[in-house]
Amino acid sequence: MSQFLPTAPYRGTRDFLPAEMSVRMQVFQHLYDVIERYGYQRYDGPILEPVEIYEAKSSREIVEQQLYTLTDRGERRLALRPEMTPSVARMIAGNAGKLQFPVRWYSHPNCHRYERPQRGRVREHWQINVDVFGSDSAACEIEFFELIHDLMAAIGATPDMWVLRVNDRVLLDAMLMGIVGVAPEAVRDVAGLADRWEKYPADKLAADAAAIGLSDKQFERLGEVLTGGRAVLDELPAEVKERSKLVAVLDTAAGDLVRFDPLIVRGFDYYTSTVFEVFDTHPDNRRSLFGGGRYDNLVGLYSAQRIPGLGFGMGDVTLFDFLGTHGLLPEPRNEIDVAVIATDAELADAARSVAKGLRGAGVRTSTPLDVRKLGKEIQRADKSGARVVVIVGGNDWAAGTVTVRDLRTGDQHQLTPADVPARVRDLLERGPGTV
RNA sequence: GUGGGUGUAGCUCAGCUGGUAGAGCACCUGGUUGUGGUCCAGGAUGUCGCGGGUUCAAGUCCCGUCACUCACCCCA
Repeated sequence: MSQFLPTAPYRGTRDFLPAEMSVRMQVFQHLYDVIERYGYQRYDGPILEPVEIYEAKSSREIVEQQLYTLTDRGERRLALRPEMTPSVARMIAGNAGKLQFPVRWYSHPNCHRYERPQRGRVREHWQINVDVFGSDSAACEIEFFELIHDLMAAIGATPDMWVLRVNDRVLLDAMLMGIVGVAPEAVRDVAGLADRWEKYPADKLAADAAAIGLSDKQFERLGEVLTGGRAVLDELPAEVKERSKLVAVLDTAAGDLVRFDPLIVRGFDYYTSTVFEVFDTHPDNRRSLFGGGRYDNLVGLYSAQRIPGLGFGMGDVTLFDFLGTHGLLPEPRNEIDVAVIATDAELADAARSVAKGLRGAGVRTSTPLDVRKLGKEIQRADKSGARVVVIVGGNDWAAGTVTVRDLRTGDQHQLTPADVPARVRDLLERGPGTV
């Protein structure tokens, strides 16, 4: 029997120590900046939601196997949110009267799913959600695709590292029913087959197709349609293409931002038209990074109003796998820029007054909390990433000066305390950035 | 839910066919009085994931369990 409680975080959740937190913050700050530059406003909501909002529209697997649920003291059934979309749809519906549409919102919630942890998959992740509500225009899609390109560029990704694959469920349904001849009631099963197309060997796909009820000829045709890229569009009737948001996009200059790919399906039931997914192209990490789509009816859960939406979710786990694979993770920020060290306990007040002046100039500054040898404190300051130490010594202080030492070059100068902030800022700005 | 791999100091790991634990890095102290990164000397640290079994003796073998990890299933 162990005497102590475990220090490891609960399975599938992660602690973020300062170094890791710094890396996360830097990456996410770049993403927030881009999203806000497009005019999206940040919102937030509760981590607990009534379980019914997921039972209505999310996939069955999420509700039956992956939801963290609890019952409160009033016998209300609640769930830790597994995703943000039902919550934001609830907020939009509840406030529709006072909102000016179209609404552009984003958030960065933590979401929970009870899963077996593995690469790219944990039980709590942090997902950036971007949504636009209240417009049927294909301009929404175009805006998203441009935004995604800017997001990827902002984290240092070059276009060869990833690909934005898009499809449209309107087109997919028409392909399956009109070209392959799938019965309406089998469309969902065949779409699922398309979703697995790249992961399964041909014989397993053929067996699944047969189980669904496709003939050999239909299966062959399905393969041609799914893997033939844009060619299939020529076979679809004009009426179908007019209903598709995506076709309108492909005809514009924004068509170059995406690759039309009938294999993109996505699992959520609420997507009704455009669906898209960003994939890593690196051979070590060939997987989906994030994705989203258009959902015309989700707000309808909460009110009679029809408010179409388009959104995507970008989880931190897959995103950081991508950054790590491509060597794009930033360095953690240093702890401090400057340490002000007193050589003697009696000089602690003097050191604090110098530190105060530096902080007033916006410089991140600390002073030792315990008295130790000067050399040890300089070493500690160096390991903390400080570029400069200010030494407050007895003789200097009596003469009205302190010593400013550049830890890179070893140069030091005697300055009056009043001159320290400006001089230190000058030193910090000179060398290579500390990020 | 299914299958594989791994669990030894803070970290990375070594411990061959069973005989009651080691290295490197990191950490702490010192090499005299107010100056780091090098060097030298010294030091602290582990119930060898947990529980049970076999044995005179188990980190080392067997069983169970938990955790981590990879893949499958599924999926934002």
